[in-house]
Amino acid sequence: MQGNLISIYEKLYSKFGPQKWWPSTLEGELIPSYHGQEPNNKMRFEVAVGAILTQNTTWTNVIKAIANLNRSRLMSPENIFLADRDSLCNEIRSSGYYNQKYKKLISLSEWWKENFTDIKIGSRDSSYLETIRNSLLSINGIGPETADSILLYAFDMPSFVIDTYTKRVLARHYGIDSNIKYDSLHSMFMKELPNETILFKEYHALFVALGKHLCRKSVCLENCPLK
DNA sequence: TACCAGGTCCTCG
DNA sequence: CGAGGACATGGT
Repeated sequence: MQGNLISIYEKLYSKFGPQKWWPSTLEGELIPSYHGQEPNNKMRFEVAVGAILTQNTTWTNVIKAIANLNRSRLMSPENIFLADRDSLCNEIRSSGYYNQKYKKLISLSEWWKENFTDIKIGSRDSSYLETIRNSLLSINGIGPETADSILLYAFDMPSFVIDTYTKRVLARHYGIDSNIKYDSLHSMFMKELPNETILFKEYHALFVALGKHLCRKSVCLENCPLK
């Protein structure tokens, strides 16, 4: 892949343009109440919640749950931790796997209450990043993709997010092993890309746009920019 | 109807 | 370790 990753990014960016993902977006549309705001701690928590709720589920199912949590005043680690189980499950029902995700949100909330105030938002120190990454990975329900999503989009730290789209696209067009381990692919991106948080945010979002619209699971459409 | 979606954990060989 | 299954809703 030597040197290819930047050229892939450029092709995707030319095709799709800036994706403007988290915080505060819905398929590129800014959530009105957040428009123009600098991210605050509440929004950062919401991003982390979204990262968990979107596991193996569509984002449209997730935003309903996020809206429910906001409306019910549950979008905080304190309130999630104290919430009645049935109520919380009901609010996140639309995101699927709600029994599992309930537990994950409780685990996240405990971690957040304990650790968030000490997090160095925007840090580019790689050994510090690795420490926080490992800490996130120790939370039950947070695997590598969710951990990297939280680091990148909630904490503004440069940790590249790999997902099934990333694997599929690189396997289909660049011959990488489709069974490659997450951390192996993650390391490749970390090694080959300049350490830029904005770049990582846009690049991952562009892979999602490509995988969702053109380079689909069953078929790769003719206008796929990597063909 | 059947398949798919911005994964992760558990179990078993 | 690696494969296989469970977890659940909503859209096409």
